[in-house]
Amino acid sequence: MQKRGHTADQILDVAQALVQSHGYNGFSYADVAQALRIRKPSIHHHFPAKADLGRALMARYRQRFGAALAEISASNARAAGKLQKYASLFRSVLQQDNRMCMCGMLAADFSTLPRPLRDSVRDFFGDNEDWLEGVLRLGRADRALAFDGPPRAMAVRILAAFEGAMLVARSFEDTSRFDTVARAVLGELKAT
Amino acid sequence: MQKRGHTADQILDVAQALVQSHGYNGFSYADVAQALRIRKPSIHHHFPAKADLGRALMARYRQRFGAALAEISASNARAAGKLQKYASLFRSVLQQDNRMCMCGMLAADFSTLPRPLRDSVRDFFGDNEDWLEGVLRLGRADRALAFDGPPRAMAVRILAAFEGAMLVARSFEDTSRFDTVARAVLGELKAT
DNA sequence: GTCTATAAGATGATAGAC
DNA sequence: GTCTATCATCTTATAGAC
Repeated sequence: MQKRGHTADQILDVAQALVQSHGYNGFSYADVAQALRIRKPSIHHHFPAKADLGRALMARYRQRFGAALAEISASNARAAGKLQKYASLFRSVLQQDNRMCMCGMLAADFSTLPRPLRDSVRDFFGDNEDWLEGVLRLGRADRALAFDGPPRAMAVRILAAFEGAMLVARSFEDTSRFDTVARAVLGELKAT
Repeated sequence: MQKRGHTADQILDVAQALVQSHGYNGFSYADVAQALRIRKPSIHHHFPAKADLGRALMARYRQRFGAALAEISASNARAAGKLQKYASLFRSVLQQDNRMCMCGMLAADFSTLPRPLRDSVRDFFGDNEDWLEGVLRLGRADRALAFDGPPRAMAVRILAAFEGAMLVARSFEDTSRFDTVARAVLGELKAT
């Protein structure tokens, strides 16, 4: 874990926001430079090529997201509560300027991404499904949750529902649309 | 319904495929020209600005999608069968070169789209939800389908699940991931 | 309806001064 | 670590010949 300068972090902050709202092909070094009131070459100094910036973006995002999931896991919430916290991770992203989940956005841009970035996006989704599967499995073992079929299948469904709900909600510029879907999906997992 | 020349249709075909795989900001007039082995100004002749091409693309897409939904409605399939046919509409898009639903893609690109295109994307989703709501309402009235809550809420959930399943499946380059989600979602609607 | 020629601006990137 | 200057290339778009 190497220490990064203040500017590099600011660049990542701005670039992430831009990716989440405009997509990987929808932002440029000029956009980042303007937002930070520095010049383009300063950005190249920290991230020589756009692919480098993309890789750093994903590395930080996955690390942070992983930490957020670990924090939820460590909390003393029960299974249903953990799933609700998971949902609010997505919700809070959407509420911030109608942003999309960064990996959902990159999944849309998938065919135009450099190979390492593609792998990272896939792994992110895999990590999410792994985590969800674990919560679902334990929740059902505890009789705190009830659902049919393998926990993995339900994990895949929940991730798909949340990503899709974000995507559609974006076009209505209406965060409550996400809430409606999330509540319904998680509501069906309640043990009887 | 005005007749369009052969070239204009070919341009729309290529542009649609490009939008569905690379996004609105991920393709250029040069890409379309190269695919059709014509020159860029020929494309400008049919669609002066990219926004014009975008509008024509959405108009045709919505018209075709609407016709497909009408055909399913007119079929003598029962409610569950209609929903399965609806799912296979999405599935067949994904299977073709790992393409995304055009409107799902444009929802990702939403913040960078010209205003008329944004409205069109929103309306497309609205039309889908309207259609699904109708099938769900009738299906439940017939006791062919069973689910809790208002038909509209379930319609919103199904659309979100399908869009999200496509998006995630894309990054795994695995169409069967979509099938798994679609089967599970529709399976839960079966009347007991 | 298609072409050649052309243009203004954006984009990703580098060299080299400070 | 940031800047000025510069670059080749791409992108959207227009003028005007055929």
